[in-house]
Amino acid sequence: MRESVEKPAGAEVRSILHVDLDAFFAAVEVLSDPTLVGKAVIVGGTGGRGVVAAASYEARAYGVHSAMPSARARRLCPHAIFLGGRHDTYAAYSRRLHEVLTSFTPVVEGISLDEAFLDVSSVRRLWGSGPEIARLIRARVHDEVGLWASVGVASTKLLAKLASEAAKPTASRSGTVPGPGVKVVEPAEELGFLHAHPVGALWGVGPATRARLERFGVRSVGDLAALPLGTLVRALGASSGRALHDLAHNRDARPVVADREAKSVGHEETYPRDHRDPDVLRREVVRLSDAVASRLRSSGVAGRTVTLKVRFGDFRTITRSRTEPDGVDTTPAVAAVALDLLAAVEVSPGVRLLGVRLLGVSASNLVPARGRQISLDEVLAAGDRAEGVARAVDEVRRRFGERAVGPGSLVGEKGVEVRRRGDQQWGPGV
DNA sequence: TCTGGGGTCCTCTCTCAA
DNA sequence: TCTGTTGAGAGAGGACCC
Repeated sequence: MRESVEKPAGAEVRSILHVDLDAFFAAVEVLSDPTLVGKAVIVGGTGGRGVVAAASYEARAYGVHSAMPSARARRLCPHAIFLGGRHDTYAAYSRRLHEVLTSFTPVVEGISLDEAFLDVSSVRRLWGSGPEIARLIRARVHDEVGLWASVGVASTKLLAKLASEAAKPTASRSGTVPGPGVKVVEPAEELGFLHAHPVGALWGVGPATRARLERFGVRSVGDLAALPLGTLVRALGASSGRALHDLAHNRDARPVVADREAKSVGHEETYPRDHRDPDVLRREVVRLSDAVASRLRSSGVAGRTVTLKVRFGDFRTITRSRTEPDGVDTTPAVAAVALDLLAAVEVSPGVRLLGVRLLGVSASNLVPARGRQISLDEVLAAGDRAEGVARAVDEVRRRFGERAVGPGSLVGEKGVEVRRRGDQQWGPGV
């Protein structure tokens, strides 16, 4: 039996590109400050509970990698320059990357700020073959954004992603070894390329699944492909088992989907010290609810389900949620549900005994908001109705800044303590 | 020693109605 | 009236991604 994807006669092989900026956040910082060139730069949470978001290749040579606790990174690479990160700046670079990519094809699926898939199958007559487009994109991203990207070219998303990783530079103590920049996986070499990877390279195989697979002696994707489907389904369940079986046999028909709609909006925050005071917790819940409500309104959606997340001092995490008949998108409405959920959690001894390390509020089950964009004069004339007030808050924040207005319970000496996306993306500061 | 934030998806359990 | 079945939806938690 042939293992690769059987293509109907005459069917054209897709040309999928995966574009990934190298050490994105760190590279932006080096671009902004040339004195950082050639140095170990680590971007992430600078406090005791922070993690690494990105590390330059000079820092990676010391074993530092993203998601590593900042404290550990500091021990491994004490001479590194630690930076807190600037979400707005990275978002601006990301928009410029997106502009370059969409100038080649509208079929661009953004995965994160620094990563995207493109399906260039339909624009090959215009721009050339997949590998030619990849080289054009890499050059134009460098010219117009100022950063280097690695690009993978293959017939599926999985292979394109693995290829872009193979195209990246590698870190070593004696200096960064440049990668090819563009890696093309030709149809004839797909299976060999795929099966040589460790099983953890597959989308959906994290530490837990890898540990389960190791019990069957599975270490590489090739090992996984040799496992019967039934064994895999028994080990991982029907959905994951079938999905991984397909991926290991190079069956990946997932399309590149442009403009995916968000399914939830949330904010969460880890505190430098655990909180036990119920008043502080309630105040934090209002603050997080305000941030969520504001983003819901700016996206023109409302959430029917509000979820409260609580992580205790021992890292045990619980979620409590409630679904409302109608969507909510104002601070009072979101906070009312979140505070109810908090009240149910507060009666448990965990809050007092262990303290609360993290709080989160999110909205899901998103529906179109009923509201419409109206002028400041209209909302001021609308009296104190929650929706009118919410629109007024948005307008005042747009004109005078995020901290100009907010719930009365959040007013402090320096104005209103509001939260914005990316304010504390990688953990609490020092 | 520690273990972020913003998400998506899946599985299991429970409840409720037909 | 009682019991069992089934399916949908909600809620909770876990795994995973960048």
